[in-house]
Amino acid sequence: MAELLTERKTQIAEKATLLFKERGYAATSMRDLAAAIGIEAASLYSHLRSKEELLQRICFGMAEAFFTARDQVNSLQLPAPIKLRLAIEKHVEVVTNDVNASAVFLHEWRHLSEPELSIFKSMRREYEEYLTAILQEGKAAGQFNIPNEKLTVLTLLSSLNWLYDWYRPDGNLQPHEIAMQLADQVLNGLITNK
Amino acid sequence: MAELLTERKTQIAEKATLLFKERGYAATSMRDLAAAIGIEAASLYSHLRSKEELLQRICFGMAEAFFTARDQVNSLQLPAPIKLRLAIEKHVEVVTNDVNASAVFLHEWRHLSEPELSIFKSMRREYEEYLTAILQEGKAAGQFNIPNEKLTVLTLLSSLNWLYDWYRPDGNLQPHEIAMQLADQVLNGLITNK
DNA sequence: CCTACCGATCGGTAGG
DNA sequence: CCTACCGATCGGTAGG
Repeated sequence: MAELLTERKTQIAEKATLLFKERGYAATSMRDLAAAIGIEAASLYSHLRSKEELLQRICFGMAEAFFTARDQVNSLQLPAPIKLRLAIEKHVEVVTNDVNASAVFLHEWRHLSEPELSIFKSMRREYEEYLTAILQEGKAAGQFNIPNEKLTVLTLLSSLNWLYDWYRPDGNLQPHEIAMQLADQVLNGLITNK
Repeated sequence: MAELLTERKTQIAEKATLLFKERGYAATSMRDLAAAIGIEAASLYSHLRSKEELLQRICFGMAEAFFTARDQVNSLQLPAPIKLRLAIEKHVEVVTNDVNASAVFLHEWRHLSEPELSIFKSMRREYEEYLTAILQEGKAAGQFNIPNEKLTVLTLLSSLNWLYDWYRPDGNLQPHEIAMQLADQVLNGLITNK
């Protein structure tokens, strides 16, 4: 009995994530979600309190996954270029592990209400600062050529984040291979023979 | 009289672009838009036929700007690395020229209905193919090291497109300087001393 | 998990 | 550009 309830909750969460990704949060109605599952809209409310609760779970669940990745990277003492490679690999793992949730996390967070919205923004800033610190480390050690760290970190993040739109779990590239190619591109650039 | 009407239409278009960017298309009501301008919602309809018409103008206006940039780049015979630099510069110019419209173009196009939706998608594909062709050119000439062109072109585009979120017209970096730094980063990577 | 329903709000129209 | 309004749909609740 408890298991069935949990299964239903999981089903609702997954379908909501998919619909929020495909149509956007605001354009997805609870009736859409209920119909996709095969129940009435009102029945959803025995499993959740509000539509926004679904969005909150997705956004903060992803944020947690990114923080776990960060903590793993920061637990090691590594030279900046190697550390950046590892950070890229871990980030790619998080994104490819749930591309639907990643898409919602990236595009729909602005529909959060306060105080969740402010909390979310500060968490995102914290993650940017973690990557910026690696860049600064490598710059200070003369390993990185970075005129503007803010520009570089946002470029890096956007490069990593569009993966949700492109990655296919059944494609021929594994997350690890993707991460390696992305890291090579970021670290060495496109020009051959240096 | 005709001038006043045109001014009002421009004002509506600009305010709609701003609101669509900030709240998203679906979450912006015509009453929101009217209130932001200082008229009644019903009055909007003497200047436009539908809410979606506003979205269409933004999306296809930006698409046109990107195609103009592409045609300028393609009118010149240049080695791939130089051509890519120019393509980056022109792309940055288009994005920084209207950051609000760029944001809507990038995130809200999925709310277009058919047939506009399919037309939009094919235009975007066309632009990706233009950039891919430059990458292939440089790869064939042994100038670029690119294991996977699809991954590289999407990484490149995402790097360029997040500018709308970061660029400030009154900031200390001019579009040209931003483009140069981005091009350096893409072509040479972060690692120093090659 | 359902039926029945609430008040609010939506895009858009009629008629001036 | 306004008042007045349309039918449709929204998130959510009551009560079973």
